[in-house]
Amino acid sequence: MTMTRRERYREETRGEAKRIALEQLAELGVEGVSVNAIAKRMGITGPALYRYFKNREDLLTELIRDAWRDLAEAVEDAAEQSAGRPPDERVHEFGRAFRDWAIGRPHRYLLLFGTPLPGYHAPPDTVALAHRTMSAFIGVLTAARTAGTTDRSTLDEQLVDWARSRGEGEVDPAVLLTAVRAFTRLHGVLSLEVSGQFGPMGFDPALLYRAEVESLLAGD
Amino acid sequence: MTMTRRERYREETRGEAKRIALEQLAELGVEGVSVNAIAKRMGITGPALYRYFKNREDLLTELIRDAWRDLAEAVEDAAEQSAGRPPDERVHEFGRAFRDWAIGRPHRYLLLFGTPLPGYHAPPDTVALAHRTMSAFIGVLTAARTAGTTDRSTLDEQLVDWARSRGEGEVDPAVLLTAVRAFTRLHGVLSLEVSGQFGPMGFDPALLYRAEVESLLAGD
DNA sequence: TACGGATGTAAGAAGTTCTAACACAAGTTA
DNA sequence: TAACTTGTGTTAGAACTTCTTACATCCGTA
Repeated sequence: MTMTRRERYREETRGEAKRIALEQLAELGVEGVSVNAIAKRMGITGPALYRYFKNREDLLTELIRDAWRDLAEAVEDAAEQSAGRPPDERVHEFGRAFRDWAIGRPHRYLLLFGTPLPGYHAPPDTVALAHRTMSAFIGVLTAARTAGTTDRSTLDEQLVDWARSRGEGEVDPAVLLTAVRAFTRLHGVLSLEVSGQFGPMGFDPALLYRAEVESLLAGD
Repeated sequence: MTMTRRERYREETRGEAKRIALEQLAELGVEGVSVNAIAKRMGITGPALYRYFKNREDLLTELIRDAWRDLAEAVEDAAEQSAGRPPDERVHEFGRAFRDWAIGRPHRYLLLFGTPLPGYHAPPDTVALAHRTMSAFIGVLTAARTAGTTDRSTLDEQLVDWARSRGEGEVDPAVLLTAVRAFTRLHGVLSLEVSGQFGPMGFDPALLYRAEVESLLAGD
């Protein structure tokens, strides 16, 4: 793990560029992330940055990778720290961690769950990174009360296949369905909130979010 | 409403520009919509298009306006055509119309519900246009079975205020909550599906969508 | 028919990403 | 220590972008 002098400097430079990119992302959105502008703020010329990132998309991919990792750590923390507590509380804790992360860094949340970048194709490792969050969710939900789902059929099979392929082991399809379903519900609220769609409606999205968490604990 | 020859020609030109913009949107995403490229494909020079649209953002706003209007018409159609049928069926029909619209034009759906444009602020009339869809939803849900919601408190008040301010009249807060809640759930599925987030999971999002529609008919 | 506004042009400023060619410094090896 | 390699920066420039300005021309309407 020992890095040479040069490697350390290189990582330092990449880090600085990414930090500035995140600021631009927050201020101007994804379109506003400019290689040239980042370089200028670092005190170097534009083309110099191409020594550190293959191109603009490569830099953005790095941002996405970091975001997935960051989110995974946040929810995994919540899952670990609530270990042993009642299942329902754990689900609440997970929901809270997820929401806090999203609301605290809306632009990064949108980078993951918003409109996909034009010709962007996620590298395999980011898919794996993304799965960590879902995996933590499944873990928390396993012990929670599982609602009696009416139709255990095609969807169930597909979900079990998916979980197996991701090394999740043999999980009850009902848990998987609940996980995916719950996740889309939480995302539904967060996505609209972070995009400002609730703005003109003038109510507190946190209450809606809470209602959703409670409804899925009540068993759908 | 009679238009002079010139006005007709003007509308024709604007329409052509918007059609090409939509193609670019579908192929290259929002970033790929280029005033210059549109002009080139129309056989005129770039600056000429500035006679028809104040700037690029103005053109995009027009696209958003059209999309809201189009979506509203789609769901209003579904609501009208199912008038008189059992409430549950009507909710299903609404859900189907909403989904069909989204899946049929993913890029336009993302234009409305995806990542908001950088410095973009929605003009008031688009907000009103957006509300038409929600209004149709509320209408369909009014007759459907209303789930017993546990907490009728702050959220209820806020929702009632909102409905009143939008000229929705006096609506049962429970219906409003169900409407907003249901909408966010449907959006949760559609948003992830249209963004391709379900891709690597290899299951049919339509089944998940259906499950969500059914769950909210079952009363949460 | 003659006028005036609507529609187009070319030129250019200020950006963008990204490549190519070159200079220099810093680390590695003979 | 000297020589070589590699990493890091530079400037120049191509090919784009949005958008403004100034000028020409067409065409509908009065």
